[in-house]
Amino acid sequence: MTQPQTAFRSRCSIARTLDVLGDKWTLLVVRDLMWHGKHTFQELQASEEHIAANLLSERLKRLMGLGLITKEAYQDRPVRYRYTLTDQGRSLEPVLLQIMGWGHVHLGGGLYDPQTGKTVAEAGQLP
Amino acid sequence: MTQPQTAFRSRCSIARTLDVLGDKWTLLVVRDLMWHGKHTFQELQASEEHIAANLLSERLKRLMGLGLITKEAYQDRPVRYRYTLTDQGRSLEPVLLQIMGWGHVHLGGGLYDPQTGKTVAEAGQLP
DNA sequence: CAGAGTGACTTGCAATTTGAAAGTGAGTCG
DNA sequence: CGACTCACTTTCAAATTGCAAGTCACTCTG
Repeated sequence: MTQPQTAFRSRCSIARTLDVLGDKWTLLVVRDLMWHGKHTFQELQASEEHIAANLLSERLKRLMGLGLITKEAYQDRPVRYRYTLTDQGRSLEPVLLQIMGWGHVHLGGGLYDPQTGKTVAEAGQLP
Repeated sequence: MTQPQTAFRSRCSIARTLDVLGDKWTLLVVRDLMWHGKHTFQELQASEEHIAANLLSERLKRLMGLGLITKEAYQDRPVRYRYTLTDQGRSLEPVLLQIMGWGHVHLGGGLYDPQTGKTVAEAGQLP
């Protein structure tokens, strides 16, 4: 426990961020927590992209380990859990926005507006 | 050539970007091409993080397929190749900067300044 | 109170991807 | 010729992913 559980590949901030968030699912979980009001395991699993339960479970654990989200029981009997972004987790918003902007322009994906909560545009095809 | 070879998981721009760039290596290749003057296979492979040759080869192919980089022979006899970012590839700079900024603040990685070409800071340890 | 249902996971296992190392081929140099 | 360089490709074991099914605690319905 003395050393950080994460041994980074290098001192490059980009490499470190990719070590930790660089896969196809993690940032989608963050997206759902950040913008789409999904907070339970079930809600997160039911997202459009359909993450498998084992992967969601593992990703949530990792995000907790990083201090980006917290888990709390919001009711007993039966116990139900809610996952929430910490301030650290919320600090990923500009990263998400930048990635979304790029994907919108270059891959024709939708553009979500956090202000209105609406997807503003779903552009056409490739560049 | 009419349809992209990529079938995206969803229409979400973030999901699409992750479909295409969401792994531990692709953006590091882009980083090296963008900022660190690495343009040959060898130079890219020799980076601090030591990407395996097969993965580098595959990533370069994918980036070419996406139109983010080009490959040209810059000499014959012996033929040697140079990889270069296209305008589309260069448009990833703000994404990279945002990721770097986050990794600097939250994971203690270095902060590279494209203006001066220097790494401005290499902060301490974890959050 | 038995049986069905729900939420939150975990387990098992096949398929895919990664990582390390060795191999290939064109060409140069001594 | 033999050694060396660059740019890959091949091989193969290990790790990760994806899908389905199973578990556990608890509630709700007849």
